[in-house]
Amino acid sequence: MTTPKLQHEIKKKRPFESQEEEVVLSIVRTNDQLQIRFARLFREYGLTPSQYNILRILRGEGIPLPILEIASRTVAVVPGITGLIDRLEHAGFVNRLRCDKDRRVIYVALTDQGAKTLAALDAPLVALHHQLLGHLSRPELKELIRLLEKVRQPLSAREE
Amino acid sequence: MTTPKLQHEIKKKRPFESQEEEVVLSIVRTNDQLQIRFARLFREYGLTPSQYNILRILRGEGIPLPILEIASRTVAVVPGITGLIDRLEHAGFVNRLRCDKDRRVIYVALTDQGAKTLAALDAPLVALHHQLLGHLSRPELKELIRLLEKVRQPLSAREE
DNA sequence: CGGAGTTAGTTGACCTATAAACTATTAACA
DNA sequence: TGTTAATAGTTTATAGGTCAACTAACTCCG
Repeated sequence: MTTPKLQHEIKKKRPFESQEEEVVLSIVRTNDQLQIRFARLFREYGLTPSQYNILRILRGEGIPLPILEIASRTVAVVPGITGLIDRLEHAGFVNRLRCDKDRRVIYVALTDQGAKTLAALDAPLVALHHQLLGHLSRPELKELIRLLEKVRQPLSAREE
Repeated sequence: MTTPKLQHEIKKKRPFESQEEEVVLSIVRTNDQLQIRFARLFREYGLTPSQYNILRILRGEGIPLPILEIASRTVAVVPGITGLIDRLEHAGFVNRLRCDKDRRVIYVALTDQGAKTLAALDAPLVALHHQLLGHLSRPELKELIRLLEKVRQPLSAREE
């Protein structure tokens, strides 16, 4: 049995405790490396991954959303959203609108500039996805999606 | 006031641009959900995931390591390590030792307290790994490892 | 020797994430 | 009606990650 490649990648001396451990580290490491590439692209457009994520949610819905509604669709925790929206607003990508019916609620709306920036990112993003994953076959992509879904299955029940 | 018209034009609630995009989101999501569980466990022992990671590297090697050597084995970037080591040192998990041969180099050594904390975490960690991934079969775990490795393959090469 | 470049590590500025405590508004109900 | 509970969102403190710029120490080479 040859030593696993990940073990070599991270210069790990001892073998993995279990295959479960190796899977977790594989996921973490793969995620980190992918994130680096996307963060780089987003930065060219003045956005961070978290900020892009929020803009995407707003575009996907098509209408302004309350802050807590946005929070519920991300992994981000509520207090983090405040600052995130602050910076997006300051940069001109979104507006805050107070709700008249319930004055506690604050809607967040995509601005034209926000929409334009998102649109400008569409093509480069598709290209980057292809660049990063184009070397996997369709069945491999499908199987990867299925396996990751299976990993998440018991998690999403209790967490999200 | 932004025009809601543009928002409607842009609104597209399509599922995914491509299978590549779905894979990326799957990885990100799975990683997030796993991280939450591990972070929770580490916190009970006064550690964050990044801090635990560094302690593990030190234990794995068995001898003190220079800061840059530690950095090279993590995704963390060099300046981030400084603060990480600061906090680990302040909490008594590691020591800094200046090298006599080359006075630029600073070795980081695991303390007894650090080693004990790591040891205390071993069993709970194995249990958590099993809890989180025990529902996948051995062949599934193996295939997941293989596919994630294939995803990373072109990345690690170009990432300096 | 001595200046140029290299390497090890730190600092500072900014962004994100977490938990806990807080303000303001609305709902519940006795 | 008035007190209390719940909800929406912000603030604060601490940790982490990123980049750019910096200091200190070492190496190369003329």
